Amino acid sequence: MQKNKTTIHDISKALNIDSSTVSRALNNSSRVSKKTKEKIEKKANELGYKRNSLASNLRTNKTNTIAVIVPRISRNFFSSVISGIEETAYKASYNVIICQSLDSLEREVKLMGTLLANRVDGILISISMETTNYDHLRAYLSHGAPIVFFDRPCSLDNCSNVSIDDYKASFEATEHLISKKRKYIVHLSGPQEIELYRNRKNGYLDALKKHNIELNDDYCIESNLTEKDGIVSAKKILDLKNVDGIYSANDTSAISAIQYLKSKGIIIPKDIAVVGFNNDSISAVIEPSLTTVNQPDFEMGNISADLLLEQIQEKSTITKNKSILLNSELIIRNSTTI
Amino acid sequence: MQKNKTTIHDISKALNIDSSTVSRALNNSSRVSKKTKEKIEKKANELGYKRNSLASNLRTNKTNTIAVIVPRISRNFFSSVISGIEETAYKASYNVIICQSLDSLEREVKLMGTLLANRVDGILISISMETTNYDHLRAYLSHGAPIVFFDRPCSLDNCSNVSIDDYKASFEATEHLISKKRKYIVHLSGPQEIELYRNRKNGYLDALKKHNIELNDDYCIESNLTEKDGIVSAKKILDLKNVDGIYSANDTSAISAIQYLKSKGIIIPKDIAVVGFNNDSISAVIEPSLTTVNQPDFEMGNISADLLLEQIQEKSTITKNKSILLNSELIIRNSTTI
DNA sequence: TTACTTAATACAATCGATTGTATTTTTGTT
DNA sequence: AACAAAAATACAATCGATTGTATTAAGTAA
Repeated sequence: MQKNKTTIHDISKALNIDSSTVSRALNNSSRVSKKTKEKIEKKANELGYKRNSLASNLRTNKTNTIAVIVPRISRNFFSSVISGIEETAYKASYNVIICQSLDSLEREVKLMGTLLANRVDGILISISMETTNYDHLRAYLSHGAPIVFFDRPCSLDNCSNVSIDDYKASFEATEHLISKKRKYIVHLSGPQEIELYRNRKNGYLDALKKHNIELNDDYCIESNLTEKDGIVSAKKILDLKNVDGIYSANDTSAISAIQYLKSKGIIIPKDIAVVGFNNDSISAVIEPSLTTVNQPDFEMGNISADLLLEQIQEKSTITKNKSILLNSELIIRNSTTI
Repeated sequence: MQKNKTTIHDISKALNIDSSTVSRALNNSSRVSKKTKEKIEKKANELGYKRNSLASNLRTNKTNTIAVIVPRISRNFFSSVISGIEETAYKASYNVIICQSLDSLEREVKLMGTLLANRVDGILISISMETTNYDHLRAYLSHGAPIVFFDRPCSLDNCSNVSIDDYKASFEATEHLISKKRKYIVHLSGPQEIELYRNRKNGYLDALKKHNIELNDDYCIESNLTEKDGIVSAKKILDLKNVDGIYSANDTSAISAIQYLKSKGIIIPKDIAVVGFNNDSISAVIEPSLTTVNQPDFEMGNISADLLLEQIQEKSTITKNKSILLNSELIIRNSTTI
């Protein structure tokens, strides 16, 4: 099968009509008569013509494409955000390119590079866990295209952020455990270089303070919150003896900790009540089902994409610096219900 | 922040060197002296130059980009295949664009259109459930770029397929239930227009035949295998009375069926043993954990990408028509262990 | 130094589409 | 029928990079 390389020039020659008219016809310009439009469209179909976006985008300096970078597409939360983004983008007839950084800064840098080279009109990103240097983001911004951060906030000039109110959600989650008469509550926290995890930790601490529960440094166990980390943390918790509650900054860790604790004869929630964060789909089906914080993922995608498109289409120099905090909700399940 | 629009011509002017030399220098051509290369690279950095791939790709008629279309990125199986694809592609310095069809033909058609317009060098696709007409795929092929089908096979001229041996996997899964003394085994099957689900059904039927178990039309419940479908199917199973085994063509349906049956007092696996398909991550943590078929997802991604890249780089007219069947493995868990 | 090969750089066309301006054709009015 | 206004179409430059060919500079041998 030989390559079909029909261009507007082929149509132009075949019909003896200038290529500029062909281009305008295919773009449904009012400057071309209905009759010739029809003739051109017919011939275009006949020749199997398909616009070359590379040429078009080069000329117009616009790709009608935005990109999303997430740590992992397999995580439920992220794939839902992506669906929200796609919905909003497609309505505005923008294409969406999905990328995963695998939480590696190196990959994130490389991705930003190719996205810039390909001149995507804007980027939505939940930065990797390793991202503490923002040069690659600045390089992209310096070319005039906007970035919107979601889920993991990032303070860069002229960039908007969309995330949930982690502090508040954390505060409530912790208070929920307290309301269940828990006094020795461990917090499984994430890397403190990341704003989000700092906020979650602060919510936890302040809730304890409010209820006059003594703070104990040993009760904050910091890790990357992977499945393995959950097990390591669970072991530490057993060493601490009298722990009766766990509030984990994500479900992954909470769940693997629960599995380990169960295997050691601990009864959840009687001995230790557990609250997670994220509402991963697994959290509803494990035994006991996990009390967790549900984030408005799909909505977050909608809103982030809206913000980005607004900035892309913005001609004036309106402030590009919004921070939107969405409300989350605590879903109470059996891991905290006696 | 105004747009940084440095081009090779800006570098060319700044150094009074022809743009062709600048281009060659940035591509590390041997036709440029080391000294001027260094001068050019320095100036490029100074001006924040970043190659415009649109222009480059237009000229070279190559994008160094391949695309993957899957029904849903959130499904564990697909996200693992994608990781495999990315690994292989990145080694060959190709970019990967990830797309999801949401199992909608309409979206798939639209996606193929924009991918063609953007001249991606090749496409890896697991076709949507609704895809029975292949015109959009042929349109893409007619432009000379290759397509490789994975997971869900599709017989189109000059296209390769990579999938698991569904028939064999199904046969073994069914025999496993038979070995557990099950005689009344229901099969939750998918849309029979899709080859994969036909293969799975045939494996099931032939296993029953081999063991002289009477076939019963009512025992094949066809659906789209969603979570809801699983519940509907479970209700039908209760109506059938004496069912003692279920072999579902995916985990999603198997799991929701299990949940429903449990809520109705059925004990898994004592009353009904269940086998799923896919090894979704949930399947390991639900109670009881689900016996299921594990597919070599990551490997499938590697192999598919290899095949595609081979075809892209192929100059001659070698046959482009391989069909690769990978072996799967039955993971035995508690849903079939008494 | 001269002739000659090789290295380094410059010139100019091209990829496929878009778009401002110029030209031709059509329409409508008197 | 003549002419202006409006509609339709053609011309030509452009987006940013690549690449075959031509030209100049440098290096080498006799």
